Amino acid sequence: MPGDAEADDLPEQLRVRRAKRDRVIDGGGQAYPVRLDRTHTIEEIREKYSHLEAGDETQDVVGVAGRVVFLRNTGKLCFVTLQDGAGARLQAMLSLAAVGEESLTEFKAVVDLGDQLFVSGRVISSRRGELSVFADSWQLAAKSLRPLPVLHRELNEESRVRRRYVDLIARDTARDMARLRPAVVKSLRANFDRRSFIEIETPMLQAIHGGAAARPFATHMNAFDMELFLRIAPELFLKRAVVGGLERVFEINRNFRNEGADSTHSPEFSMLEAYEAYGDYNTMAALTKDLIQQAALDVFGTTDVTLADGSAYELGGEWRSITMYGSLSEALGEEITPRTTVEHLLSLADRVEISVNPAKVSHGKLVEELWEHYVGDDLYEPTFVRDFPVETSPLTRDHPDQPGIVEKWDLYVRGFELATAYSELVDPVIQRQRFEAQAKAAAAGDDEAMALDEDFLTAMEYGMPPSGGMGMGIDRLLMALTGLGIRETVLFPLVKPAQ
RNA sequence: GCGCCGUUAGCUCAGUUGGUUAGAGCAGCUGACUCUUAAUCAGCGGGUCCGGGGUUCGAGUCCCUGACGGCGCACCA
Repeated sequence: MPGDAEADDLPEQLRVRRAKRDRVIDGGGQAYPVRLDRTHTIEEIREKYSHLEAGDETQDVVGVAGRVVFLRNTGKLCFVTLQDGAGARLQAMLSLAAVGEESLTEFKAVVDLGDQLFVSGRVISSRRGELSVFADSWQLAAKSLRPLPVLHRELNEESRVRRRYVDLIARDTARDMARLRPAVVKSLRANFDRRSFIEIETPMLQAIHGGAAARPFATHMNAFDMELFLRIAPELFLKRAVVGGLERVFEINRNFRNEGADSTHSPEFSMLEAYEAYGDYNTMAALTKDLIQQAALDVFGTTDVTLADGSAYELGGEWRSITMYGSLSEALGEEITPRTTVEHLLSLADRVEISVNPAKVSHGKLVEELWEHYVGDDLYEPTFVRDFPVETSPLTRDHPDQPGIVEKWDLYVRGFELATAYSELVDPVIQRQRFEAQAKAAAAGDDEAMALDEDFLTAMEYGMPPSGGMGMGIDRLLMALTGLGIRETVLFPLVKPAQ
């Protein structure tokens, strides 16, 4: 309990609410009762009594509870609108005749916007046709000590993220998003289950971070006195599982990357990875398209989705497929191949002021940078971009008849990369060479190069079946389905402490 | 990491060229009203103008600095 001096420092509205809490308790009542006889959810009442017409009254007595989001006192009759967790609303009416003078006076004295309130009474439809509970008694379910924000104006973006609990009370989109994510993940899991994929859990704490090009978060384990990394990808463990005979596996879990945050990147993000023995990047493309289209069908009932800005986005049907070298050559008006020299690519990059970290300059890096500039930035409809340069894809199998190219695709949706897949490299000798090239890059200053994972190579030496593998960001899938920014799709995104 | 913009009441915001006592809507408090639904009517409170420093007779306003946020660039999925 704060002392009086402390309480005096509080803004008026907070003091007033604390005083009301005290009034209830001092009067022998409960501001935070242990349990209440709720008989129906608000949603249930709305469904069961949707047939009532203006002025209809039933004799059915119900107990309902919810947050007070509207409050009106017209003297001897009070109206209060309760909202439940999913946003469903129901009006309660408290009349002098039904609840009595003492109870009504107390109601006016202690109930505020934002309180959790329980009412018991008959279900009726008001004269104006509003479905209501005509209360014969009421009780606080939980006194709110803080005023609600104005419900008719949007909270500013920072407040929404910092106090998501308030955002969830105030904003439909926030509530919908919180429920959309689990619905999408459920759809993905069900789809994998139908295909006989099993979900496994692989380490989040790893002694050697690998499976992606990214800077990791480092931590320390006291018992072993060793440095550990939060994983940047589950790839190398999922492949170990495939070696061991778990031929169709997937994992949906968090990855951590110690890099900048913006509207499409979060330091921790949910990742789906899937591996299929005897599959390849073509089977992965078919799988990925179905996962996304089925998710849209499951959550929206259509693949023609409506984005946050009201625009339509068509996810259905077949998706466009282009190759990286082919589309870049076309955009440039000159043929670019895996044999195009670094010098020439540098001059092309220079022409459009693309600069590449000197530690990372390579044919592959330059081709990807040029491609993003000339082609990637303009991709809007769902598009598979196939066949990448080998240097930037150390875990990917070579294209059988195009030297320097690997069997990898990126899926672009609305201009951002939503998923990627490979025909997995399974030759342990070539894999070792690729890791050694990464080690050289690291020595040259590439702080995102992969470390050599000896145990992973040992696993590969036991023989991994030819396989396809795919990764898709769950947050990005939600962005693709809704048109919202990543911080809207994550319930509690990382924010710097406000001080 | 760099650049630009922002931070004012519980919430959303306005605040002129540096000049009297910093405003509005909602919310709050007091009163009236038995069908309100961003009710209406009468009245009243509420401010560390993000923190620190400076210029000035005088700073919400100008300068320096720090924190946090947004956007753009860089890096990445």
